[in-house]
Amino acid sequence: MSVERGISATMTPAEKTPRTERGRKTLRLLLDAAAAEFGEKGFHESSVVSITQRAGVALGSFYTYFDSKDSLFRALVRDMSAQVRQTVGPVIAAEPDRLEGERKGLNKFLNFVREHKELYRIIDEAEFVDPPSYRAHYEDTVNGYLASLKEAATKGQVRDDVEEVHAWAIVGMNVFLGLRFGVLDEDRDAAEVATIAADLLTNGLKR
Amino acid sequence: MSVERGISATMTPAEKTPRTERGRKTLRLLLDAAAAEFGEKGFHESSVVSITQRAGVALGSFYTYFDSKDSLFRALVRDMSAQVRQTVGPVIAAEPDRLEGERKGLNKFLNFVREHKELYRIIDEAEFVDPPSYRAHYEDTVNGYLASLKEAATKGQVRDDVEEVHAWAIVGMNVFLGLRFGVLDEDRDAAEVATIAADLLTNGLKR
DNA sequence: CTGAAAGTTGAACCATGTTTCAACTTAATG
DNA sequence: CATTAAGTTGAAACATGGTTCAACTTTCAG
Repeated sequence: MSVERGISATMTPAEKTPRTERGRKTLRLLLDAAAAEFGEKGFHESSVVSITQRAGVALGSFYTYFDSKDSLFRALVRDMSAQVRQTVGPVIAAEPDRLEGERKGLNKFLNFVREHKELYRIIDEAEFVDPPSYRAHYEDTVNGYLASLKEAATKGQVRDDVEEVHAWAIVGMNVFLGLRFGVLDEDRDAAEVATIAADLLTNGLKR
Repeated sequence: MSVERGISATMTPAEKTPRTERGRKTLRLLLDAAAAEFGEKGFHESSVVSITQRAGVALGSFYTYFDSKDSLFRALVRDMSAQVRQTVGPVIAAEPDRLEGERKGLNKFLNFVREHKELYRIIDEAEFVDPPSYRAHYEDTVNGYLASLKEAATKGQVRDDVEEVHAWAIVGMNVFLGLRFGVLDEDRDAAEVATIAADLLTNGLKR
């Protein structure tokens, strides 16, 4: 009798991970093709056939690495979610002043989005294809934000009543600015947008 | 030779609008069933068969009123988009002070979302099913916001450099607060959330 | 070298679900 | 009433595309 462990939805079954160099190469090909395909067409308009064609790989090979189209998508969401935080987080952290860090972080985020327009489509579609990942993405992002804000509060750099509501508000602000000035249009200078937004966030709307 | 006008994507063809009371009743049944179905399952998991069953109507009747599943969805998006603005807009406008209006408006919005959880799924999914409507929804919302902020600026109620970046930031903030405190969870008092957010927006994050 | 394990292939299978249509019923008109 | 228009019905046609599988090729350990 084998003593197997359960496999949670977020793990890749061991028997599907490539053993050889050749295998890792094919897996990479599939992931890149999928990011491009999902970004362009969205989940439902994308097909496994088309993804494998884009990757230059046979249809059947897909199922060597993924259990299903859904499982590929889940892998991609987790990957992109981590990528954003790893890109923006350090920029904020590196800045001694939190409010100035906010400006730099948003600037970085806007530029990241412009280079990775597929980000929004993939994260947004997770709301429908894989709700737990969607929720996890924003909760992780907000929690990181909140921790860093509280840290800044102890240093007297921001108001000291910062809490979850503030963190969600700020993340929402940034996400929408990314949507408008990163994805939908690039008609404004990213640095300028970041400066205006950071000033609003710092001083508020009152005269 | 008939002199027909072109039919844009946002119009319902005349031959599909009901002529009798009975017809209007069936159309209403279908729209309500669709809102419920799309809200629960999302566009792609929803089926026309299931929507007609929910409405208690035969499959074929669906095509008496809509050209396709897509066209039904488009109709619904436009409807909900208008509904939000018509619900929140007046609350903001009624308040003499714009910043206080902001608090009241957000409070109203949070409560609206709690009563209409299907709103987010339907609007969000428009990004994939009907991108023009998605874009239009946010542009309309932001433009309304921007106009009202500029108006308030002339009265000296808010900073007088308000511009598009501010409007997108505020809308994003509100959308995310609605997501977190309206849709994902209701663990906080709506009025309290609105007060905290309005204070952040008014005075900013600085100490 | 050689055998076993890993990886590749694409036709065929299969499930799902949209749309059409011709027969039928109900409502409106004069 | 009689006639036509409006509305209803659900089986069947049709399209799409995810998944399986058995034959085949490549890689790698011993």
